[in-house]
Amino acid sequence: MGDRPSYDRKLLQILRDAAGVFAEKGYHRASIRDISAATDVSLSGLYYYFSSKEELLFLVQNHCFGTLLARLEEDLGQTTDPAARLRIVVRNHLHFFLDNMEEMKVLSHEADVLTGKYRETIQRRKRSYADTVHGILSELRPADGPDLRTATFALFGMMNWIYTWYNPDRDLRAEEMEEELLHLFLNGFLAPRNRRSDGEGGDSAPMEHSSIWRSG
Amino acid sequence: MGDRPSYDRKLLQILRDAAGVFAEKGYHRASIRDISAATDVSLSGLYYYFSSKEELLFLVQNHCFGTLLARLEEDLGQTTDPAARLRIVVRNHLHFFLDNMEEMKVLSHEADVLTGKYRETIQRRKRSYADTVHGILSELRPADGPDLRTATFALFGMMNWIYTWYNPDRDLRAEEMEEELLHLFLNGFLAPRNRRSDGEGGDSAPMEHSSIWRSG
DNA sequence: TTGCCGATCGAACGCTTGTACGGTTCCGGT
DNA sequence: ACCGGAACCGTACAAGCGTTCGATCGGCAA
Repeated sequence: MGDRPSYDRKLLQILRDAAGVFAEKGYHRASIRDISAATDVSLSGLYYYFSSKEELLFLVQNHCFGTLLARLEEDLGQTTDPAARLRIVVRNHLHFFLDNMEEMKVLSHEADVLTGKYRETIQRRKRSYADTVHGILSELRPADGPDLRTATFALFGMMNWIYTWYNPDRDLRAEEMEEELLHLFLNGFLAPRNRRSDGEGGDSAPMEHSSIWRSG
Repeated sequence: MGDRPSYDRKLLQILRDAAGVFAEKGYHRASIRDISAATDVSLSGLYYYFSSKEELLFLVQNHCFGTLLARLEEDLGQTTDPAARLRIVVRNHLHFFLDNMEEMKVLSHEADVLTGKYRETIQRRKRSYADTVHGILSELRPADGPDLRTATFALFGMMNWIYTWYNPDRDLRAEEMEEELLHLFLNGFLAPRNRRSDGEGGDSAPMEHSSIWRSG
């Protein structure tokens, strides 16, 4: 960023307001005039801060994702233990998500409207983020454990779906949600797999589970 | 539906084609002209089959959701065992999702663009679907188990997020995905809670499950 | 004061959008 | 042969869209 504190502050405020409009109406249905109304900046005045509507969406997404990743990398530096690192990922993601739900909804929901260089930049960061989680899970994975790609995106699915149902008055706070989702995911991920029921070995598989573990 | 097989068949084809366009470009960015091109029906000719773009989206979503729920209720009639019923829910959802990814993407992604009666109808069905799953989970839930609302939507999140990453050439087929996600979710859902999930307990968890299952 | 420049604005332009309307084609029943 | 309605189409229009452009404001340096 350049050395113009007033400019930077106002741009960030525009990004926040624009995220609110995008989150409520969706990118395409939201007009620059809506954003002009939300920001109290004239229609043409906005174009001093971005050069196109698409760039505005990019700035919203990139700034949001950037601070999410910056906080994550800072916290991940504290430990190399994969279980602790997974907790850090979930904690960071959920806290940031619930604290910046509008921005994160835009980041999640308007994922494939960007084109060209904008799209590439965001997708590269997302892939890097997913790779980080994938790497942590590959260290945690028990022998014959779950499919890593499926598990990684299942975890992201749990977390990113939140914007469709979360109600701050009704639902858990970030710390509790962190416990719930980490408990759900980690126990499922680490649980031994009682594979093919044809093997009668049945060492650790409780018989009562049969209706679940067998297909039919 | 009325008794006009040709009309019905063509309408269903229009709904499929429209779902493809909506899935690719998003509802708002997709124009009726795009749908006209995709269906080989003239711009004004389309309005013989629906009265507005919003109604078209409603028809796409309602038909898609309707057949998903119809299949589910049929399969759920086979058993009252909650574990088996959960498997049926996951199997039905995933199979239908992967077989009709475009429609399901529209149903998931364009959830809050409908208004008025259209919106009410879809939301009522979605709530009923979620309530069904919520009910099954409440029967399965161990004492001091996970928060039911969070767990329900975590499961939906795992499944509905799929459209953002699934690649049929690269990823698991429906049956395998069913095993993976059910394993992940169910072991997490049933695992006893007191154990610290980031620590190293040493013992393997699933033994403690048996007491929960005895009543089955 | 004058001159400059970052910041801001009102007004317009060209284009796309969803939809309305009047007309035309097809076809089974009489 | 003729009719009525279902099925379908070409055209037009008003509204809204993103973006541009020239003008203006305010504060600081000369």
